[in-house]
Amino acid sequence: MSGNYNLTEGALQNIMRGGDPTDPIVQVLGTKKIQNSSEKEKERYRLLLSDGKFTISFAMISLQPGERCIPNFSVIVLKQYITSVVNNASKTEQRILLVLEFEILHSGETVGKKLGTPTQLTDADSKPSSSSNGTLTAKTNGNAPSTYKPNSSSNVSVSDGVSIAGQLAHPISSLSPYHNKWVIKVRVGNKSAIRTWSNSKGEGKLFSCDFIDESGEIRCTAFRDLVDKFYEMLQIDKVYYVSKCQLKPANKQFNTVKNEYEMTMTNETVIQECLDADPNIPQTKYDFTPIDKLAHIEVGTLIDVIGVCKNSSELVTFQAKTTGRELKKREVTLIDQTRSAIALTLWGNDAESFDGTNNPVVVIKSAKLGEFGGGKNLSTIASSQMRINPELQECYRIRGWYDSEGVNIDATNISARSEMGNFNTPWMCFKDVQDQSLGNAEKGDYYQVMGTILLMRSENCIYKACPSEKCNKKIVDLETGMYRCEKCGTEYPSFKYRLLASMNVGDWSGNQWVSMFSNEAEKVLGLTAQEVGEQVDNQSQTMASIVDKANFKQFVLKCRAKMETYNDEARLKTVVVRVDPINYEEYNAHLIERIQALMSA
DNA sequence: CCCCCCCC
Repeated sequence: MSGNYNLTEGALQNIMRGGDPTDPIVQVLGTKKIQNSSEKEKERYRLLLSDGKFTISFAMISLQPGERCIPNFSVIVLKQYITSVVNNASKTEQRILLVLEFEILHSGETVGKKLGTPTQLTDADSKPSSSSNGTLTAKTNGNAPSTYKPNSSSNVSVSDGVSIAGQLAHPISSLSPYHNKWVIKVRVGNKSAIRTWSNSKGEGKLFSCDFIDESGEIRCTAFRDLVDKFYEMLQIDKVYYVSKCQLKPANKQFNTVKNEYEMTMTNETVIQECLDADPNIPQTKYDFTPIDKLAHIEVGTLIDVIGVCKNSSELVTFQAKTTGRELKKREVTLIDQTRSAIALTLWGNDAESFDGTNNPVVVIKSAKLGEFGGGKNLSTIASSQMRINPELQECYRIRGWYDSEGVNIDATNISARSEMGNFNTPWMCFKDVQDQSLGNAEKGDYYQVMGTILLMRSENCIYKACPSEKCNKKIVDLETGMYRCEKCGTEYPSFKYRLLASMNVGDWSGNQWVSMFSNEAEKVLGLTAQEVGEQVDNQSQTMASIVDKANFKQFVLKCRAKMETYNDEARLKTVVVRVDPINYEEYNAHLIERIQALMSA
């Protein structure tokens, strides 16, 4: 008897007839691994299950690689399952039970034997009884049932133009290249833009989309004329019946959708919208990474991110250096509850259509993590999916946080550049620089030094520059009230002042001539370039008296040193890329380290 | 059958 273990007698027959009992308790009598052709994420097992009255062998379960299958005689409860009709080798239809979630109630060891005397469920036993021929259910357990009204014919063909809507759907997880008679009922979670290609094998266009159902997800790609046929029809978030696509092993290099297969539309492919959209079919699943964590994740990783648009740039158009293609981008700064911000670069359509007014919540599925100048950034790629203010729990939460708090905070920007990854700039003294013959690296050598300004030159320290934002080129005063920039080839009615300072900096070991541009020179002088220019112009100060105040000030200087040949003479050119006040704690730590190194030498 | 994803 199965008595003590409370097997749900008759449950398997009920399920195979399309019924939907809650938490049925069954016993595992045997397991067999299903051989598969490709390396894959999940391992599939065929199960022999008993409910104490009947046994079925058409049950399947997917497990993580290496996960041990359920031991024989275990008593388990089926928390989530789905049934599906598949074609077997003899081309007849067979209903199978897919176990999606279970719990072991009693270990196989404890039970130790087959419970009761179950008999094999026959085909006749599993056919729906005449009283239940109206509606079949195929669903996960526990939620409101999703019902499907089967077609009048129980053996529906999908190849002859007959409607495929309303059929009992197969789960995505049951699809494989080995049978092609299936219909899936899926939501479109993502749809790419139409892309064209041209290479030695030919040219064409394509788009791809990701289908989702309760059992999993799969990518589907359409080429050439099938793009025209299906691109407009398939819309993100809508539900469709899909059949007759070709399956092949997924190319994991480019496809991050969690399925060992991907599929391609063919001329036989039939897609029909499902109008009584089923809320149980899931939406795109997100696995959001908080922004502060992105600082420590490997570059190149695909990331799901949610953030409030703190600000966004204008649309920028430029030519790609390598391909010559015209590119469009827009920079967006995202901020989240970790009080961190990151730059997100949108490309193409995403960039064009983006509107940052009113600080929308931005959700990106599969953004690519990048790095620039020591800071991290995110970038959309072809398979990224952006949503603005989506109806998600996380979206409401971050909206509330931003409106009440985030709007006012000064976030840590993990995209902040430090010219060269600030963190690892080695401390040196000028004698080290000399001894180590620095400056031969392609991009120059970087170091930081605690230095004293010994002499700042007043000659040619300030100049009138092109007023356009990016251009700092010296401008020609046409003496007509207009100024001409040779670089931009434009005449402007105004100019801006810029500093280009040359100074001799010393430390305990030596000295070095260095140059610095406006941003750094302003910190040294304690005046903006504009203020310097005006004071000299209105003669309230001379340039000499302004630079004199800089002498003998001390700073931490981050320097880039590079050997350059000048009139056949090699000399070390040093640019101060960053000026900071002295952080004594950090500088002392460096000195202590240096002393200890000397003592142990 | 694509699979480049760009720039500072």
